Amino acid sequence: MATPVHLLWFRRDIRLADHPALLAAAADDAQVLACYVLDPRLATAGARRRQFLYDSLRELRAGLDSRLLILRGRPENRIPKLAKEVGASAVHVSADFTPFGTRRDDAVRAALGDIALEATGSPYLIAPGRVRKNDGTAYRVFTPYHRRWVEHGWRPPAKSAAAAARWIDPADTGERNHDIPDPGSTLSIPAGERAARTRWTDFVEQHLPAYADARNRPDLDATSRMSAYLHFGNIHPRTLAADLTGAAAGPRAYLRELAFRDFYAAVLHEWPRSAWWNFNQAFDAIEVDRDEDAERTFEAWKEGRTGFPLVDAGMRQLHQTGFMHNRVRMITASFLVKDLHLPWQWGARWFLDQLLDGDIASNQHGWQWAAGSGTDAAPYFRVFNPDAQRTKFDPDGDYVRRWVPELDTPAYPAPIVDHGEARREALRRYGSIS
DNA sequence: TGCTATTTGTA
DNA sequence: ACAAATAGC
Repeated sequence: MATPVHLLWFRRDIRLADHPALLAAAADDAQVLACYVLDPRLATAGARRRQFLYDSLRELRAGLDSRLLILRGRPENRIPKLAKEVGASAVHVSADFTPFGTRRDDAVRAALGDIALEATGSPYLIAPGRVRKNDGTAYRVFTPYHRRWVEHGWRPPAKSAAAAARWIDPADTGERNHDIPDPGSTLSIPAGERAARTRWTDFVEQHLPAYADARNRPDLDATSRMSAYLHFGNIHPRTLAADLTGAAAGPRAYLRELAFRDFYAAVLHEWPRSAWWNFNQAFDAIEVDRDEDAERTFEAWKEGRTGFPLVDAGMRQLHQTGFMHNRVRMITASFLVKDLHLPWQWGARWFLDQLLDGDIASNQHGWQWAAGSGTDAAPYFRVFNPDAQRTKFDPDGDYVRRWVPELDTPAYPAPIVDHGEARREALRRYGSIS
């Protein structure tokens, strides 16, 4: 009897190690055709993020000795057609829980008919929906979620299967193998599985012990910068968690950040509308500015010329590198919402466009946290003071000087708002719903 | 995972 | 006279 043929459809799991769906696809001595679908709808993603994706795909293809088929088009058209052509009995994927991914996979499953779409593993330590309150409903507050998350636990990394699998050469199929695009964007960190592992090993050795406190300091190189690798699945969080054992403060603080990532994915999965609408609908009643003045201040914010040095430093770091330190993300977000009184969705859209790690769950819920409208929301009366934050977290001014070199010259703009007044105005507007 | 004004504590 | 703690936004 002939051995089965399986498709392994890569999405946000662009790696060969610790890959449960790859294991499942290669089981039963199956022949495996690895593929990726370039979806025209993703052309709207920021240029740098597409570059990161394409570089990751090039590395994956090399790791498979070129046995990776690149298709172009809508997955619900391309995947079923390919599966039928090669006589596949199943299409294997890592589960995707985002609103876009869920809709896409439903369409593919429907078009596949009798061929199974087998989802194995997720991009998270614990998949959305698995950590729930005793009454079966989803958590809306992080702290109790975190407690239950730690109790629940997770599997160890999956064993390696790529070398032993029987990969099908795309040239033996009738399909055209498309080129992987190269937009020519410059990346501040190299993409791919090898770079992810190298970066993680260096971080564990050099920065993890001091991470609990140093992670809040944008002037130090104290964070892991693993976010983009996690977003594209160049590495699985389980691989990271395996190095986060023990009770020391550093590993525990890092694990908590991974729990936040799982939490926001779970919340978005439960409440897909919260991607672009207030999680707490009471905030729909708050007045936000959308006029021409608002457009102008929004431009100043995007370009890093608000006259608030830490805000401008962060926005310039974002625009120039596709990355922003997390503490500074909170400060720039608070500034947009509570000093400029703009809709958080404007800022969230810009971050998604600019960030290499732009992730619908973490980004949108991070923004809602800043706006006070999200889960576990910061009480509305918390308004970051950009200058106080600067003193606390960039004490020597190294971060600000790096990104705003003209700081002490006449070329640097005056503050576009009075923080004290803007704060009082925010409290007035927010007060209307309390 | 705030900020600020005010009160309280210490010398 | 100033730091530390506290309350209310």
